[in-house]
Amino acid sequence: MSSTGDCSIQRTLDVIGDRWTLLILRDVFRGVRRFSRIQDDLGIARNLLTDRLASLVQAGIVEKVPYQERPLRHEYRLTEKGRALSPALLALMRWGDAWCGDDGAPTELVHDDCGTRLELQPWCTTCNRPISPTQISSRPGPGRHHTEVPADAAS
Amino acid sequence: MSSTGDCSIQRTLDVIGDRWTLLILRDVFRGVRRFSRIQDDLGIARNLLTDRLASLVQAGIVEKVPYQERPLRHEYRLTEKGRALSPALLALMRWGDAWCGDDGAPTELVHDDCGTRLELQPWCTTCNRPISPTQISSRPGPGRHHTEVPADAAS
DNA sequence: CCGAGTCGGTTGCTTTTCGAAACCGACTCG
DNA sequence: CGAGTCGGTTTCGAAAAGCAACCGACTCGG
Repeated sequence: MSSTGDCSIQRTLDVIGDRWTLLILRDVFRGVRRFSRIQDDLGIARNLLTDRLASLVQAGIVEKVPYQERPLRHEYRLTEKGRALSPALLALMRWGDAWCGDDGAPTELVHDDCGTRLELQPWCTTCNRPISPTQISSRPGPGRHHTEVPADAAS
Repeated sequence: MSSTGDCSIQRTLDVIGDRWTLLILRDVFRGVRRFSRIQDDLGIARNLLTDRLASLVQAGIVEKVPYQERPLRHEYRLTEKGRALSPALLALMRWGDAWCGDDGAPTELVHDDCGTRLELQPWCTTCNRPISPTQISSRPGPGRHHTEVPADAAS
């Protein structure tokens, strides 16, 4: 449908780019894994929660694990793929924290060892050091245009 | 409305957690700044584009800058606040790239200097080194519960 | 055994939002 | 003058969200 279905962002948003999905995932990350708990926490309509969870399961981001039988009941756990979203969630959180804080109680992300709030840094595994946004390029595919992505050089 | 309006993720998603908004921002990041260009690229309905852009402007994420007068016309540029979203966009891109790639042409993010694809690493500015997801905690506010966020320890 | 309660849904219906297309004003160009 | 471009706005049918009521499978207390 869209002309940019080849982009990673597009594909990502097809899976989690919905009003509730990231919120649900945040809850699961935080250990809120049960249907009712999530529903209470988010105030999402139950039918929506049912099918957001179903698509997350189908996408392989969470999985349904029984936590009791007789009444057989399941909870939702992150898979490897789901856990891989942590940097993204972290980054969004950091941003909201930094730029949308107005009611005085931002969620802080801290390093356990020293209690410092943390940043998300692009990291080059070859040079083994952090790199600045201006040193990042994207290549949308083999042989395509070489577009600067996150720097927004012109201003 | 929602019980978790105090959370950074919540606030973030209130602003950009819509099906199109991040896609629009991706375009603006890539230098696609004009109404028609964005519309062509995304295939979004024009009325929606109009009001997504309007809310982005209102949120202070992009700004309307005239690029000509007589027909006075504007383009949309990222503000500081908008540019700050780059790590989040990057993280989402990386994830889609790593986990949703199926049509062979993933968008690669590379370090200019050495051409390596990059990771996003939580970075502790005090210890001045990268830290692993298991060393991260979140505190949703002063005096609240101390919940592990991205580690998902149980499995 | 009965009645109330919990959990994880499903069903049905109303309201909001989306999406496609047509229309528009201000201008330029030939 | 007529056609074209750009950045919208309007209209309207279709899809999705939201709300509340209902349900099945069980547990627990009495």
